[in-house]
Amino acid sequence: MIDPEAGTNPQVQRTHRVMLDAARELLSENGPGAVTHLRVAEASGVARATVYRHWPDRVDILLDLLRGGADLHLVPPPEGLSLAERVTGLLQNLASALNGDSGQILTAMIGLAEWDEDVFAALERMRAFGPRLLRDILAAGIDDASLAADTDIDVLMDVLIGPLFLRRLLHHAEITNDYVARLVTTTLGPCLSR
Amino acid sequence: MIDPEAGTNPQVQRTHRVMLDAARELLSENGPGAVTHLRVAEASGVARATVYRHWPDRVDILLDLLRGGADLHLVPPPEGLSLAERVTGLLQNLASALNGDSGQILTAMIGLAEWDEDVFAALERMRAFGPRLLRDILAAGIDDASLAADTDIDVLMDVLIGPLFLRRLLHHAEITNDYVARLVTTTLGPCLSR
DNA sequence: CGCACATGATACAGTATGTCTCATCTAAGT
DNA sequence: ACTTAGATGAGACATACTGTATCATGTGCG
Repeated sequence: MIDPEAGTNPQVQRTHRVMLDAARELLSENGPGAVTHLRVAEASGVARATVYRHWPDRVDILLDLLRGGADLHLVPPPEGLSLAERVTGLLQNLASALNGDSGQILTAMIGLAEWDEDVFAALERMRAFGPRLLRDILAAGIDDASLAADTDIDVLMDVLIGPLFLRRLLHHAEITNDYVARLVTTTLGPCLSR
Repeated sequence: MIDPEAGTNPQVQRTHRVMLDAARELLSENGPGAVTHLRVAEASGVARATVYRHWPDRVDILLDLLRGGADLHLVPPPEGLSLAERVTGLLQNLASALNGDSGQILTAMIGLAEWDEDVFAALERMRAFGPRLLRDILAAGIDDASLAADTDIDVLMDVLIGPLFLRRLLHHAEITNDYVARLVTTTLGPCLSR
């Protein structure tokens, strides 16, 4: 096992990064089953023993990937816009993340999380940020009366996010901006107080 | 390889069923990675060579499980009910399937489908039935004017189904009848012409 | 009974896994 | 520049898994 205190050692950092890049490509190309110590070693040119030193368990590599590469990089949309515009912006943000590499890593993790509680916990932490942003936007919508006061925010959040995951995970289809626009129109349109 | 013409041989059927039962339990208990020829043989008490004879490739076992156990058993709700009632009935039907073993098999398959096109094709065939039922119900709703004529049916379907998958796959939460009711109220309620 | 064939048991080579040792190399401080 | 701690590379090693083959035994069916 690598000394955790060696986090500042440039040699360690270099090796770690090279291996992790190879692992990410293996995951993307061949799925989570391909992320083994042996294949990471071969793909990165690092000795097999070194891969074991950095991640004693196979799942540790995947958890490291999840930490480093699958955060969805959601940013809060600007304040001045209308509720529908802010929601659309956030969902397009989420959509582009799901369309890219993060979506693939996420898919792998969702499959693993069913049976590995460490992966599940990591996934749990990861998906805490996006929903909070969306909830804030919707709550602000109720405050300034652009949303009806009796709106079921929990369900509305699922209704906005669920279809994106459905399209990505089950249909393997790209989530276009047009789709997000239609989604917001269908779900939010009728709820808006006019 | 087992002679496909031997499908009527009771000895073959018996062995096949015993192995498949063991495979299903392995999948449910330990995930798709645990469904190997060796472990199916050990768990079922069948010789390892026999497992290879029935399914030359590891994925074939999973595809067999997908065929046999993961169909969602959706039934069309009765005609006399209102649109919201029929949609609620169908979604509760889907929810109970997702809550049970089918949901777990489905989760495994979704993870595999990202990288195995055979699994993806099988998944594709499987999820053709449910959406068709829902689409028929919604189309009938437009015909009898209980839904607005300009309703975006494709998106509305995703909006109804997506949250269920989101809850099952990402939250690992049970989908209650109450949740389905709130879902239908939130999404369909405002669309209904009154 | 006798035939066709599925199964059980076992062997086999090839490969993957996990751990270990030791020489070499790198990044620090002296 | 020297020295030292520790990270890496190279490889050995036992064990386990994979895929295939062989042959004796058991089962279903005419």
